[in-house]
Amino acid sequence: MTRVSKRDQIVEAADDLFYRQGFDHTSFADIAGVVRISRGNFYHHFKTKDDILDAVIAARLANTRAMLADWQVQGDSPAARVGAFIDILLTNRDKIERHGCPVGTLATELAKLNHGAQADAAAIFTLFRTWLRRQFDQMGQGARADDLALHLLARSQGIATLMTAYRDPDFLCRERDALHDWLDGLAPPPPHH
Amino acid sequence: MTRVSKRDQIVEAADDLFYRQGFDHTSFADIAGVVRISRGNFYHHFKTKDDILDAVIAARLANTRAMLADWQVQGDSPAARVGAFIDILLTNRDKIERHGCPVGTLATELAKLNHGAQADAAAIFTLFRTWLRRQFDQMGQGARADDLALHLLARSQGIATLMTAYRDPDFLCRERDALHDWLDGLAPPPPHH
DNA sequence: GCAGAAATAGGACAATTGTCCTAGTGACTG
DNA sequence: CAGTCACTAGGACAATTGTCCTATTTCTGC
Repeated sequence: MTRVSKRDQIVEAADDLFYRQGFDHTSFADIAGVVRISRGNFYHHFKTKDDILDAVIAARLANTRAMLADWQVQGDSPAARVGAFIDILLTNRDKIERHGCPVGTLATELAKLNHGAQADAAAIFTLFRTWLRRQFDQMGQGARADDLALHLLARSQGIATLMTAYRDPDFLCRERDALHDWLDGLAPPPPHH
Repeated sequence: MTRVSKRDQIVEAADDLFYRQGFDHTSFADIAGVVRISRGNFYHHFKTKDDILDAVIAARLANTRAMLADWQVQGDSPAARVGAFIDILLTNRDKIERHGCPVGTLATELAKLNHGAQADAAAIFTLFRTWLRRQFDQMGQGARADDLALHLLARSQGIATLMTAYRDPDFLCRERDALHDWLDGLAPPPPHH
């Protein structure tokens, strides 16, 4: 009758709570309250809290991979796809204003905790980086593609951070427009001889 | 004999630990271990942990104010001063790679904790924002000055976040150069008639 | 319907948390 | 010298933490 396994329910609830409250500040009791499971019963599904974190990161990696694969076949052009990426900031505005970017805040928190899973969390960044690099590559940016990908990632992260600090809708719109202008103004690929 | 009061020692130690480990993950025991004070004795200096946070934020506000006042009288021109601001990312590279930007990470953490002091933490951002706005204003940017200040803040925050995630020195240098180019390329003030 | 496996509840456990109290020290003031 | 005050040590306190154990229930394959 349960469409998803209890294990997946735990991962899903933990994913959400880790995003909204942070990993360290989320307790077994918090997750148990959402999944409606006995607190001591976690041990049957996950040996430690770190195991839950590993599962959450694995789930985020899988979800992000699937999302990017979807994006890859949508949009008329690579430039349009990058434009859609930029607009996530608008789409997820409320959540970002309250909890920041899920990717960036987890990587930063794990860095502060000196947690071994920090590299795994950074791998989520790399998924976006690789996807963006491919778009820029298809736009003919060649060797610059990876630099442009990192640049756009950094711009997005910075906007997300200030969105969380200030919650200023005008700022978001200005920066979104600036990113679109930047994208439009990228040097076109060298013409054929 | 003690040059600084015990209270200031507590604030200083808490400031450092909040930066390196995060506010929530830092305990009274951690601070007591640094200041060499009895754990239960905190109550004499601070009623609650939130009071320590308030004191830390107040100290950061005061320190930042003093630092910016120093910067205001250094550097040949407003543009040179903004250039120096950009180069903090290089100066504090090691710390940023390990713990992120002190301003951004605290604001983000307090947002996630739904902590009442989040607005106070954002006020540290505003100090930089106002200082940068003045520089851009003196550069003749007029009405754009505040937008430029927020833009530069966001760029810096994004670079700091990716520095923490990747620790890639080449990325830092590229972005630093890009920011200097952006600064140099700002439209000059309209000439006198 | 039954044996075995999977899942669950409930709680024990030591450790740690923030908070708060009391007793006592030492220095300065009258 | 008596008295006040800032400061401190040590620990009590209930609550919460992650972890782990042991019954008991629920489900599954035969």
